[in-house]
Amino acid sequence: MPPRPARKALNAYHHGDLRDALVQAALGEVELGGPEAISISALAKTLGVSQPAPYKHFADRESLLTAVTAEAFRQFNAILRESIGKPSRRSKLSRLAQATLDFGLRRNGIYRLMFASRIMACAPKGSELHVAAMETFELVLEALEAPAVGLLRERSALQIWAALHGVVMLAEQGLLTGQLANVSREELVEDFVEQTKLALAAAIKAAGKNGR
Amino acid sequence: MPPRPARKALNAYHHGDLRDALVQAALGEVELGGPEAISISALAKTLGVSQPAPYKHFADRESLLTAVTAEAFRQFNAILRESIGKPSRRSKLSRLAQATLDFGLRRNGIYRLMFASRIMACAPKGSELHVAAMETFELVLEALEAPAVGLLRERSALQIWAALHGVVMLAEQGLLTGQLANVSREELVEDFVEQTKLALAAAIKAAGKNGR
DNA sequence: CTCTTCAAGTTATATCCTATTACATTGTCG
DNA sequence: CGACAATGTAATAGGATATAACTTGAAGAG
Repeated sequence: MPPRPARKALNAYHHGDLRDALVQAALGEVELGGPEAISISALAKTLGVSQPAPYKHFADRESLLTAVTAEAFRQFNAILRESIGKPSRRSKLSRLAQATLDFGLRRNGIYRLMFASRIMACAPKGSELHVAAMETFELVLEALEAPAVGLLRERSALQIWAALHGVVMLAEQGLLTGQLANVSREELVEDFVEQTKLALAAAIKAAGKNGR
Repeated sequence: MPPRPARKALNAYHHGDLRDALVQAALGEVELGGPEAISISALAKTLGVSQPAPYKHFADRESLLTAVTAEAFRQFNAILRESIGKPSRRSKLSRLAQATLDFGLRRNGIYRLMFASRIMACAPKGSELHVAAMETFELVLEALEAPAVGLLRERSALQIWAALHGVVMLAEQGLLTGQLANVSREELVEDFVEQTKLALAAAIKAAGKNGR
């Protein structure tokens, strides 16, 4: 499973696992200051290696960002998977939605890297990054506990997923004002979850009638 | 109304309206390459002034980006206002939604600057930028042709607005795959518009019952 | 009408970041 | 053991942000 065997520190000269250390350190920077906060030279200094050392592992800044984004998606997927895994009286969809909201607000810099930067738009289909992102969508599909299949199911997943993104973005930018400011984000998201469930149930019912 | 009187070119030495020229040129760059494509020195060269000249009008790169974002919001608001203004057999909400989708996909760099960059999160309430962004939300409220008021209305506006953002972001990143790839974005958005209308109508009905 | 002043340019320069090139060190494998 | 590949370093070029000190010209006061 692990493509890179995570070697130990070799000695003073060779770092041992600079690639991974760069990705992890960069994740920390992004969490604080967003994608633009990543500086190759600053990371090198932090990790105690020379400034050009990172270029042995990443062709350029963009490559590093891509790797960081993929790692972020893997961490995010793990969180989502855990959220829908454990038993609870609340629905899977509700738990996934709340986990997404929480991640989006608390780790907003990383969230922006994943969903709002140029990086993703450049990821070719089949790349490490694109695969990780698709897996996220699979988890949303899985969280939809309804017997719908195919396009109907995908459309519902998109609906709740899109609304979640929107709430995270707007909340982060201080655009939830007026009376909305007095409603907790959790409540808003729960509202959308219910709406999606209702809409999906209605659609299934309608399809059933047409079918027989 | 115009705070800056848009002076003419004065002579070879003084540009005349460098501030506005910078904002407009920057908008062009952002449209192509996103927020990170803006370079003060490149803009200066394009406009035929010395590299430090822009600093007479903007304290730093961030200030310029803020002004550009505010201008982008004003242009966007004008487009939305026009979309819901002209008479049509389609609903105002539908027209506003399609206009947003169109803007988000065709001018994605600017869209990212407006809704997905760090800039907005730093805009203090009452600033030129925040005001322009709030006006956008007002337009969404206006497009909701339903007698709902207060929180109910705001919640519906947020729902459709959030979903729109989500579709734009996911579409731009190539995350609309599977059977969703075969459905036009316009159709998807129309779906969400209908959903929002239905939900709002149901909520109004419920509130009416409770009320009397 | 001239003189002063000030906004808006300029040149020169410091600092930081990316990226490349050439060289050094070390683990591995024949 | 010796060659090689992987992974470091040092030196350096080039471009960007930002500041400081100087220059130009428009515009108002006397």
